[in-house]
Amino acid sequence: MGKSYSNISMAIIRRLPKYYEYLKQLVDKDIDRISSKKLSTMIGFTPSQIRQDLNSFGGFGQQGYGYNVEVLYKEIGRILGLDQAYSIVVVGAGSLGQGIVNHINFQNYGFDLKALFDTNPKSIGKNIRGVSILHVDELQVFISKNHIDIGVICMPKEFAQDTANKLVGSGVSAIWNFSPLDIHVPEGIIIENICLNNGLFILAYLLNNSK
Amino acid sequence: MGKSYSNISMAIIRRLPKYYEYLKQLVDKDIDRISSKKLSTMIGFTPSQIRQDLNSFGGFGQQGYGYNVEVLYKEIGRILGLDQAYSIVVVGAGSLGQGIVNHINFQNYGFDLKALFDTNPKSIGKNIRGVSILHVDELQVFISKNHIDIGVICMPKEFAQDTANKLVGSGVSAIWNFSPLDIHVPEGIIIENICLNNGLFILAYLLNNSK
DNA sequence: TAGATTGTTAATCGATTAACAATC
DNA sequence: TAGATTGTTAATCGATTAACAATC
Repeated sequence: MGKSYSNISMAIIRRLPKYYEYLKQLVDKDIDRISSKKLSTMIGFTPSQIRQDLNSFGGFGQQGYGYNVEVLYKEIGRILGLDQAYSIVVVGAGSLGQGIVNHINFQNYGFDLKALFDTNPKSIGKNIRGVSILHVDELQVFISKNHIDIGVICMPKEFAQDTANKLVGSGVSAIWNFSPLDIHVPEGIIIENICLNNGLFILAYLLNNSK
Repeated sequence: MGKSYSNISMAIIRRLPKYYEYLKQLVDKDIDRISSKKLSTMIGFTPSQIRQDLNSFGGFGQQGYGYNVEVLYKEIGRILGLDQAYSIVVVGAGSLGQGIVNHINFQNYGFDLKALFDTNPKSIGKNIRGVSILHVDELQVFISKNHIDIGVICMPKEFAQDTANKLVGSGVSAIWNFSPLDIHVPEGIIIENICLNNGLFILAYLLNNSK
């Protein structure tokens, strides 16, 4: 069990994966120390911000030296909760669902993909990376029998909110929604709405409005 | 050609697609007027923020009435630049590349997918939604011959930066990168790095640290 | 020791919210 | 007209940056 943090702003939390990403690169290069100044040139945040961010979780550095890369990498992993295991189901095993399962190395980060669900009879019974595709009708029973932390929604937008309701109703704590409409969940349930279209719209804006 | 905006903060710009999404829902429901207050309950921003955001692009509302849904929807589309056409190539036609192409309705928003590129001989020559998969070796010549605005990178992370260099070198103005490592581009080139893993890490954090 | 670099407080900057006059 | 709601300014809040004493 890791320590629990509160009162940390979402602005900081959303930067943590970025620290984790760049520290991994340093670990892989066998670099054993890094200063906020050098990290700044890699990652693009100011040295001041880096020290503020890291210090809000505890003093991981050492004056005159900087940060030990290995230690900091592990600490941030622990802060993110990546030292624990999470079980996942993916609902919607179409092109996007399969793309995500193949793209994200769930196992690598302690995320345990338990099953995929779909309605297409052609897909049921097949498996993706060794994980079975079951019929959506079995979703609620499956979740009731297996503790599931995270439900990933890759269903067409018409069924996304209904799928979320089923997931939450069966006891899932967090939802990662890839359908293009926001999903609404009760208080206490964690929701991350990822609308891929939005990134494209921002690019269109910037293409027209960058000097 | 739409008007060009500057000095608009990225905080506001990143909210525009969300306005666009909810206004589309209102259009589809044949609702013809909306107040900042009612929109606030749907979208979750404060009425004050909504009025500030919209007003930074011009006064689209009317005192005592609110906003005309149809007009506002079209205006935001125009601000985002969705009244114009953009040509796109997707580099990497593996599981994620195909997932994205199938998931995002490019045509629907004026984005014209010109080609996909891959190295896998089994994929070359096939087509996804009517768009051909070509060999990556043809990428630079293809871009030189066809004006391409946006390059989408779905290649394995080892080849992502190199692919970006080729895209930029051949004249692409914007890059949408789905590989899990940040890509760096020269000044003036637009880059949107989407690291899907990061969303999962945030969920892990919130699962441990939500009260 | 001298140099480097953190942790941390104070100053600044920017974004959000509140308030209200204008007006439909 | 009275009520509703914008556009817009002012106040607040939060996040970022600067500065520097502490110390390795």
